[in-house]
Amino acid sequence: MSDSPNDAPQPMTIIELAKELGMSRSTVSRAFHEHAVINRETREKILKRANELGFQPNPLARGLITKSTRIVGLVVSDITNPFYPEVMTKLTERLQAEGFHVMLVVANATRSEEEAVRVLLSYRTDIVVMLATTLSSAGAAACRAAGTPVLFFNRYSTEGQSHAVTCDNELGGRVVADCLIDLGHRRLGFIAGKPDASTNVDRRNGFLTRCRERGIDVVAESNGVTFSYEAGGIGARQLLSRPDRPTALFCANDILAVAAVDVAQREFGLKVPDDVSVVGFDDIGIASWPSHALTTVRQPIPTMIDLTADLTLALARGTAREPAIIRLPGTLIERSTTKGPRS
Amino acid sequence: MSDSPNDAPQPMTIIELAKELGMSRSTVSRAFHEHAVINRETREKILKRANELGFQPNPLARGLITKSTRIVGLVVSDITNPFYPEVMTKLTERLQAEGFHVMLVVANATRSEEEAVRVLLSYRTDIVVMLATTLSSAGAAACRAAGTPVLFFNRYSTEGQSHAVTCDNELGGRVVADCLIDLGHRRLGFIAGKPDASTNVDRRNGFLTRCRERGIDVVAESNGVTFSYEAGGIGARQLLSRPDRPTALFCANDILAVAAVDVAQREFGLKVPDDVSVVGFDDIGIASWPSHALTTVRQPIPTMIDLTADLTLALARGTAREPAIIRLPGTLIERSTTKGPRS
DNA sequence: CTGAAAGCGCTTACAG
DNA sequence: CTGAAAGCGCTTACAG
Repeated sequence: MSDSPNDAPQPMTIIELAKELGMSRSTVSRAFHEHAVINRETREKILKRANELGFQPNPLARGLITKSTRIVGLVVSDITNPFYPEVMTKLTERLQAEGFHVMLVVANATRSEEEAVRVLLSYRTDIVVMLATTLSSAGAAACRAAGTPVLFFNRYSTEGQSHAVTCDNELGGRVVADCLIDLGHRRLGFIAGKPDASTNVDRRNGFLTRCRERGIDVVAESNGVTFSYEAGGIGARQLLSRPDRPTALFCANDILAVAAVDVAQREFGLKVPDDVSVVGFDDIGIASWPSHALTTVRQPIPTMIDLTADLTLALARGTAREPAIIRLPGTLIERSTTKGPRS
Repeated sequence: MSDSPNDAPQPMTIIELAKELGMSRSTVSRAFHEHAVINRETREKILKRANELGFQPNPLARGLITKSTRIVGLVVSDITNPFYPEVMTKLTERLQAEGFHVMLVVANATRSEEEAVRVLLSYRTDIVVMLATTLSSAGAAACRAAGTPVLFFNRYSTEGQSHAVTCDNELGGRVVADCLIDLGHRRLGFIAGKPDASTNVDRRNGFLTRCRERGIDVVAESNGVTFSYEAGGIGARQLLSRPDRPTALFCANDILAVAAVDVAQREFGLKVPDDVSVVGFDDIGIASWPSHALTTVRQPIPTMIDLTADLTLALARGTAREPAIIRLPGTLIERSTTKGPRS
């Protein structure tokens, strides 16, 4: 048997530290609070000794009484997209630096987003931030009922009652439409990702709307399933085997786009971009690799993360303003998978 | 101002629920504990009402008294490797299913692994599991001092006092050496990743040792920095520009290998595998994409995750056996980047 | 500026 | 099988 929770040495408590210092535990406690009234020297003495003895206030006990756990709940679901890990870690780093910590919970088929939120709520997290899950808002509703603020990343709530920071996906879709049409393309295709993901929905909407506005309505669509490489291949096969084959494909994200390029070249013997142009979305690291050189829309990830961290902190501290959806524009990055059509 | 922590509706407490039911809070409390002695019907009645009212025992209060928070600390650092996200989410899912939850903390330049562990310790997590960080063991030492069990994933402690589950990286390196030598290669190269990562160290050792055993000592090495695509390119340039250019490259992971292939083809005009063979390690999703078709060593990720979850649970519950390092063999997957040398 | 005391929401011997 | 009471490690009015 290795160490069990029972035979573990008990960490020092504030009582012991107080005894050590010959002070009351009230005084010692105050030393750990920025705004508490306490003599300068007393505080210093306490902090010094605490440090020597390795004492750290127990955040559980503190949270019990202050009703603030300084923990932020992070719910995550589909993370096939390589930029979520980056978001998770960067966001966590920022929050850590401010003395907050994150409890991670993943929603999936067996544990719904709502259940995921429920455990977070039971832990009394100060706030929950949701990373791009589906559009369902049961989780958000549960938070609202509990009075816990919610923040959406890369998605927004349908009710618009919550804060959100996201790339302007609709605008991104429009920009891609303009790019392709300006290049001379007239038969366009859209390869869908997860159908109910707001990223998918908005990118598609922007794209289709703009096409219509410019008088192009020959737009073929694939049935979306997920954002995976396999799904991209399936979508590409659907569109490329049509008699009126599109000359340009807009894919709901980069992974799908890479798969589409592979299928076009290997299965249909098409040259990219000569026979068919392909555009992705996100600008993940892979997109810039010479072997892919994908034209795509870059999300302003660093800015998005910063804003998310700022908002999270404000919300957790109760100093946030009215709920708002912050939409940041993406940037079209033209690489080697786009070009005018043959003819 | 939106909801602040202060104006939030207070969640129901056990006292209120007890009052509701006309019972003592002791009895109500017992209903929530598997092994507590309590009348069957009483328990059912309590659980039913609790469910109706949405009552959930406050885990903070519970943790304060039981000394068991049911939270597992997860420390993560370099996550450029695409399989870490998978590990994080899958592991979290398993733990969730068993009623445990994970607190995520990231170690980096500004927050050392030891500091990261310290915050976990302050939250009294039942266990901390470390995802492939560097070899430093300051964090593990801090845990041991606090009596908190530690589990390493894809790395092991130099002192061998902790549990660990990892791919047999050394064996993997040997297997690659055998494969390449059997193919007829005699001038080999190793492209290093993060120098002090145990994955890097072990893969290299296995590779070099096996080469030496088989009488091949013409092995060139690049200076490693990280496991990134850029680093792979730099390493490849180092090795491929040597006068005695290696005919086969073993890269410490798949990302490096993809970069090496790109550099070989684009910058040196070499054909892969005709002019130079390239082998990676991990078998990340990208490796199997037709556009890369990388020969690599597949880590048994699902098994590794399952074992890690089992061990984590056992450790958290204090039912684990003696510390042991579990090393799982990988599988060589031969795809299109390996072949015998020209000559 | 400091201390004694009450209390946060639970669990668990101890009686009954 | 159930209840009254003590206590987990803190914070924070309230006095002094």
